[in-house]
Order: sequence, then structure tokens, then C-alpha cells
Amino acid sequence: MATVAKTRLGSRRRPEQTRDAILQAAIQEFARYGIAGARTDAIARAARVNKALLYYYFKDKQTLYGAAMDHAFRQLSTHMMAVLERDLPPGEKVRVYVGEYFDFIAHHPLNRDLVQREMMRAGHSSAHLQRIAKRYFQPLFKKLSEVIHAGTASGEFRPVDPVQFVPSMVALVVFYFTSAPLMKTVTGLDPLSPERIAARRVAVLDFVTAALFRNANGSPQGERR
Amino acid sequence: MATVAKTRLGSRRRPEQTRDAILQAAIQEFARYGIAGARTDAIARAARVNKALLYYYFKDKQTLYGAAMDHAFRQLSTHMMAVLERDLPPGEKVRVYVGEYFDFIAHHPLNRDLVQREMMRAGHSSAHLQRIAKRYFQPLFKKLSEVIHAGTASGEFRPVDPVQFVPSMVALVVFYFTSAPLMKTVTGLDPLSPERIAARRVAVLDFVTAALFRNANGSPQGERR
DNA sequence: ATAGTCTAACTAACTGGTTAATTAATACGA
DNA sequence: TCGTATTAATTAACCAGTTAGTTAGACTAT
Repeated sequence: MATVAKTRLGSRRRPEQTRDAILQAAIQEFARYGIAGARTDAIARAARVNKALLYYYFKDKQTLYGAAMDHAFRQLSTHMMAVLERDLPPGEKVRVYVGEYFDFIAHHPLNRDLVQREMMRAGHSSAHLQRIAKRYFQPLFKKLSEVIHAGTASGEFRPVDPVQFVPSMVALVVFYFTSAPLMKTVTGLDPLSPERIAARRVAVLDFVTAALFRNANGSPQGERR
Repeated sequence: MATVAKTRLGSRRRPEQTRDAILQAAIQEFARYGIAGARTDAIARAARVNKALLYYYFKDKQTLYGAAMDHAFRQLSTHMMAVLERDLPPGEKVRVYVGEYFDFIAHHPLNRDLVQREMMRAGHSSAHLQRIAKRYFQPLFKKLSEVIHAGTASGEFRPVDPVQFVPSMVALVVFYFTSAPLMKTVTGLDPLSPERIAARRVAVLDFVTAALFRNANGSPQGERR
């Protein structure tokens, strides 16, 4: 309903564009309602194509879901991988990484929801997650682990275990947004206002800094109010 | 399928017990598949009653979902509230709270999934969450905020904002379990083995301690390996 | 006998997926 | 350059299986 072209797509003969329209619509629908809640009719309507066209481009709902998944994960992965390629000392790199990751998550709510939904679904072992984890998260995790090991080896970091640290970092970034609707009701404040999001960014960086560095430099105050 | 009585419930004339069997089955089904993915037939089968009985005790699927929700949240809320009632200095109280919360989450996977699923759904404003937030989270959050303020006032804590700190703490505890299936594929290790869970507990407490206390006492090493 | 508890069987609506036909662009031979 | 065959892209209408919810009646303890 949001990011859809206005031109009548019915007879435009633009396969690439059509396929993409379907994919975008699917991403939105799957992120909002999950794979079980998503309606193929709704996807078709949002993409402004006939439903049969979904099945012309994608084998079935599962395959379409997989494609949406791949799109989202690749987008995230390539973006974050690029950050890790930069030539920076470990401390700086982690801080920049967390900041960039935060910004990405803040600006890509659909992506965020899609990933999180899939994680929950995966408790009962999903073929999608298996593929995605290996292809996109494995390299990211490996590189990130190297950075952390370098930091601990040089004595800049505390002796942290990446297997613990990485999920902690992701948690701090992601969970705030997940819990935003609840926190809005509880506190009365809107956690998604630009100011509050900026405050969260600072808080996360401080939190991570305090937990990671041997002598917490940077902003030594922890989370601010 | 798992925690269901074996006796034929069909004609047992035990309304309390029957209602509870339905509720337990519903909790399991909703936690596993979400409200959209949950099947009323499956719930009835798991509770070993006829499907019509669901509608005898609960108006419709939504209402049953609401009841499951209430059950889960109340359970969590009462347990954690009791911890906050204990007479302890702020620092100890926060540490005990985090530990207890971790243990609860570790031992109640259904509860955990249910809460998290509802948070995701709530992005598009759920009546359930509204009620639940007010009734169960509001008091918890208020009391926790008071503890934190006391700690900062006495100088024991850094000047942290509860609106930032509380979600951070919850994130560290909850997200590890959510991401477990993915991390298992990425690292090859099982994050849910008793030893790894114990390690996570230590890591979370260290992480929180490092970020919260002015001079990080307790275990000063951050996350261990 | 009657109120409360429970079931077998049913229905109406929904939903993923299919089919057969249509349209538009392209290629190509005369 | 014009008509025609070919192919890709798209649609309207449909179908079969599923699913939430209902109905009418049966059982049982008091």
C-alpha cells in the first residue's frame, strides 16, 4: 500500500519491475503478519497484479517467502559487511559497527521484523533459516569475532567471548524497537520519536562501551537520561 | 501433545480441569505458531476435548488467545513482582532481579515466545497488549524504576535512565533464547545446553553489572568464555 | 428432571493454488 | 514493409482443501 508504483501495471510488460513489485509487497505483508498470517491475495493487490502472477514468478507461497527472506538478509548482510571491511582499530570498528547497525535497523523496520519473525519460527527448524544463517550470518559473525579477538589480544577489550558478546549487542539494538509498542503504553512516551531514537543510540553505544572496554573510555557515563 | 493428561477427558465433568486443559493447550499452540498459525482443531485435540468445547468456555479464538495471554503475563508478573518485594539494597536487588528473570525465561519457553509474539503483533496496535501492559508491566516497571533511582541517588549506580536500562536488561535476557536456533547454525554449538545457558547467565549479569555500577564490582571481568 | 458439561456432525467463508484464455511485444519470411 | 507465427506477460474465473465457528442433541450428577 505504501511503496507501490502508481502506473497501471496490468499491461506494462516490465517483468523485472513486476517481479520486484511483488517481492516488495510480499516483504511488507510477511513482515506485518508472518508467513501464516500473510494473504497471497493481499500481496497481489498491493503489488497491483493478478494473483496468478505471483505463481508465475514464484512457485508457491513458501518460495515467495524464501525470496523475501533472501532479499532482506542480503541487504542487511552486504551493508554490514562493508562496514567491517573498513580499516579501523578494533575499538573504533566495534563502535562504528554498532552505530551503523543501529541506524540500519532503525531505518529498515520491515527488514527487522522479517528477521525476527523468522528467528521465532525457526525454533522448530526452518529450511530457510538454515540457508540464510550459513550464507549471510556466518561470514558476518566470523569477521566480527576476529575483530573482537584482536581487541582482547591487544588488551583494549576485556576478555569477552564473541558467542556471548555478539548476541548481546544485537539484542540491545533490536529489542528496543520490538518492545516499543509495549513501552509506549507503559511509559506514555513514544519510543520511536526521532529524539528518543537518538537517545537510544547513545545509550546502546554507552552500554556496549562500558561492557566491552577494559577502561571504559569514550562516554564514561553509561546510559544517560 | 506434550503436557496433556492421559485420562479420557471427554466426560469427566471437571469443568475447572477441562478449562485449564484447553488453556494449556492453547498456550502451547499460540506460542508455537502465533495467533494466525494456531489451529483451533489442534488445540482441541491437544486438550483431548471436542472443538465445540473451546467455544463453550471461550467466546472465540481471539478471546481464547486473550486468556492465554493473560495467563502467561500474570504468571510472569506475579513471579517477578515477588522478587521486587524483597528487602535488599538497590544493587543487590537489581542483580537478584536479573538472575531471577533469566531463570524464569529459561524455564518458561512458552511464556517467553508468547510475550515476544504479542510484542511483534502489537506494532499495529493490539487491544490485548494495551490491557496487558497496563495491568502487568506498568507496576513492574514502576517498581523497578524506583529501585534504579534509589541506586543512582545513593551514587552506587551510574546515572542511568530506566526507560533505557529496563529494555536493555530485558533484551540481554530474552534475545539470547530467541536467536538460539540461528546461533546454533552459525556457531555449530548448542546455545541451549545447560552449560551454555549457565554461561549466558553469568555473561548477562556481568554485562549488566559493568554497565550499571559506578565502579563495576561483583565479577569485574565482563563476559567470560 | 434439569442444569451444567460434552460430542458428532455440519456449514459458511476463506485461501492457496490452477486453468484457460488474452494481450502485447518480437522475430521473421515474403 | 507488411502480415503472421512465436513467445512472454498477464488476467478472470474457478476449484478443492482448510478452518473458525454452529447446531442439535446426549450424558451425568445431583
